[in-house]
Amino acid sequence: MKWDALEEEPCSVARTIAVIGDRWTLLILRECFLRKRRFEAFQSSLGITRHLLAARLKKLVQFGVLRRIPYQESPKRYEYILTQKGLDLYPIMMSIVHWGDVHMVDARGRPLLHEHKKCGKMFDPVMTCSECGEPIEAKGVHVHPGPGARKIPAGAKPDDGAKTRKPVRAA
Amino acid sequence: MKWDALEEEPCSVARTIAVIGDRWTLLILRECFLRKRRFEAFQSSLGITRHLLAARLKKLVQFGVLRRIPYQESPKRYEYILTQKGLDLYPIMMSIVHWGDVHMVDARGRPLLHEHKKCGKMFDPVMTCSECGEPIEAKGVHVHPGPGARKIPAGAKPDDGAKTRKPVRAA
DNA sequence: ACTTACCGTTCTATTTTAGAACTGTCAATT
DNA sequence: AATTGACAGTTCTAAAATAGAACGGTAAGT
Repeated sequence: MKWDALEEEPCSVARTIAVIGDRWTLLILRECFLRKRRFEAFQSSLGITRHLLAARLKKLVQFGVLRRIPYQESPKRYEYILTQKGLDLYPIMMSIVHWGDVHMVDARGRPLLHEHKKCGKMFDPVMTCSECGEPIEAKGVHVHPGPGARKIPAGAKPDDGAKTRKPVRAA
Repeated sequence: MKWDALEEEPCSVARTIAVIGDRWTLLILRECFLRKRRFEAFQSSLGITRHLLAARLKKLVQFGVLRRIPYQESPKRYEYILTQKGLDLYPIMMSIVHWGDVHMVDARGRPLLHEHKKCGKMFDPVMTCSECGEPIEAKGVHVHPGPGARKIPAGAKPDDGAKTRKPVRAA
């Protein structure tokens, strides 16, 4: 599959993956959330090749996740900072951190602790329902087709995706 | 960077990315959360090459995200179902869906709607603080080194990662 | 004059992925 | 009895992405 194809899918997972679904992008964004802003800072703390870093930053700018802002003239230098769209990735980042904290830590414990400034305590992120405020879990959720869903041909059975749908179009 | 190197990082983002940080894995998991369980079902709805699908499933089983369970003898056939560790990826999946819903939808609107069975309403996921229950945003969080953090050499300045730390070890 | 900081670009070698075909078992159909 | 189709992979070659190292250019510091 080509990357461009992912963006076109009628699926929010696929379209998000088109932006953040590779090894390096999420690590770059981690650095952004840790207040890193410059090419050298990203490169040296990640060990990413300069070539790829340049490509990824360009892509993130094109997607509107980062903004490229000059911080000096001659030679022209730019910083990369998160846009609101980029800041909105925070729940994804925190979910990832939390899963790693729970399932992938070694004996020494978690590498980072997070303090909620508002209440002053170290916290874990909890995903809750916007309507009732209760925590969400996979089994407590029902999925319905929305207005942007693929039209399913009349008479198609729930499981015949193999025959009636084109590939990579599940949701 | 090699994939194996990611697992070893003292960073929960890197270690989680070692599991889910590629194009296909999250799409496979999307299918899992949509109750798909079999090789053919994954392959036909995603359009992933059979070769890669086999490799990804094996990897997810090795990481304990999926369990491979026989559902018939002769020929021996297996289903892939989410373990608890896999089910715990749900907040990541929902965060990704939500970001896509907000920032990547086309004019037709979101492809899927989610109903919270408990309260019966269509909802969006909201990330909240486990301690006070308030919503979390990037700017409202302070980060502290935890017990599993890399030891920072005495005298190192906050920004000299380039010189005193090895690559890919930021957190 | 020489070194360092910074932000990239360019090049070749290696690794990953795409795409298609093939293997093998068994059930159902002709 | 022979053929077809469902299913779960494996194997092959070509194309694409990534690694790794070197290079380019501006400017400041020593």
